[in-house]
Amino acid sequence: MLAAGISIADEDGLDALTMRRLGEALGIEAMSVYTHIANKEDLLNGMVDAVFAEIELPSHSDDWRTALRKRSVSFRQMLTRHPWAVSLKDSGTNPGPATLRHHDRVLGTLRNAGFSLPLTAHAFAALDSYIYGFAMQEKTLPFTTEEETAAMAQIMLARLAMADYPYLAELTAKHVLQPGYNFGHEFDFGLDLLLDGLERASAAQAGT
Amino acid sequence: MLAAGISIADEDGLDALTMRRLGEALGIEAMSVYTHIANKEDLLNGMVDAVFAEIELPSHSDDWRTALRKRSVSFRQMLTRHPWAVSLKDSGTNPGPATLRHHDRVLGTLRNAGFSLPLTAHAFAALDSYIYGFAMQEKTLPFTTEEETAAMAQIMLARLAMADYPYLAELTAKHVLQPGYNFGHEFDFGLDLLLDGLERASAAQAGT
DNA sequence: ACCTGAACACCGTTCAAGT
DNA sequence: ACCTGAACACCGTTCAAGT
Repeated sequence: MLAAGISIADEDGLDALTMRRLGEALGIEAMSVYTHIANKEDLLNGMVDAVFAEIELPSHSDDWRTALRKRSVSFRQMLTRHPWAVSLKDSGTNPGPATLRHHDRVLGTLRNAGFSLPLTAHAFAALDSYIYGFAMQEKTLPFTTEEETAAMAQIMLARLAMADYPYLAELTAKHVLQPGYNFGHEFDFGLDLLLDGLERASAAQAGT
Repeated sequence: MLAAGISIADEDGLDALTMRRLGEALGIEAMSVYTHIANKEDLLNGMVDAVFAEIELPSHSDDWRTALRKRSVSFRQMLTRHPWAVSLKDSGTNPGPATLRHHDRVLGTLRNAGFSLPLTAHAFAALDSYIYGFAMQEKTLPFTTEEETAAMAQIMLARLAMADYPYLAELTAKHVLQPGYNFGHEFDFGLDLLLDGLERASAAQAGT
């Protein structure tokens, strides 16, 4: 049921996930779906919680930084596999058990590493904002492979009117169009910036 | 036209913005809207660009950090005023002139401060990911005022089954429920973390 | 050039009816 | 308990028709 919904959303996008299509995928006559779920919102909530369960939980045996780095990378990978989860997060769902468990483990990792409650709240908000925001930007991009990127950048560059947007033109021509460019690589930079900052804040707090 | 659409989305949400409702707001007979716009996607693109124009551009007279801090705060304020803009960003629009101008000025601020092209790309991706992600989290929260926060936290705490999610329960009881808590305040912490990191990265680069 | 009204192909959801 | 089919109140959009 949830798995069928997830498959449709993965393959053809959230718009393709209609109750009629879901019924079809289940070999069921469309409106019978309501025997199993209360309504569509219910279904979407369940799907979000299901993919949250795919995220690697922070390990107890790693130090906090390693543990949170791994789960953050895993979190982003999940959102890349299931881009629709980014859109759903934003339409205010209430969290299911896998989501709560995930959050609890992240908080626990910080608390056990000696983070104060306020600093734990800061760290949690900063990391998850960054991860969601990055996934959203990535999802918006009209390309994924390097070939597509190059093709798209060429088009944008032509349309860009260099005189009006000189810095955008420069970045596109001299950076985005260079071989090996991949927006996804930007993820690590910002993540490490945040982790560096948290490490520093944690050390400052310990010294008080 | 755009203004009418923005008003409706601001007041009653993106779902309330139907072509029929927009026609009504314009004193026009619904389907006549198509005389002015090609289709709904067109309208939404225009609305996003219109609110982008509300963001304070980085000032030429400030140093890069001050300039980008101001525009980042202004960016978030815009997304708080127009939460629907977060949802629309995520459905892959192609940027209008105000958006391009904004991006160009941010890039220019970094380049003129001596940031290399790769570091400029890093900084841009990190800041905008964080701002969008934060706005998305804020938008998802089912409360805004402190009274609503307290009421909601009480309910969640009761439902939370302390034993299953001890750290979530702790954070809710001893931090979120404390007087003066406001999720919006978390924004500055993460923003400064990123700006600190960028300052350090910029200095390291200059020393090479 | 701008507006109108009826229509079309879709949605999510309800409900009486069947097994 | 599970499924069905017809129906309802909505969408965005098209199109022939008016001014």
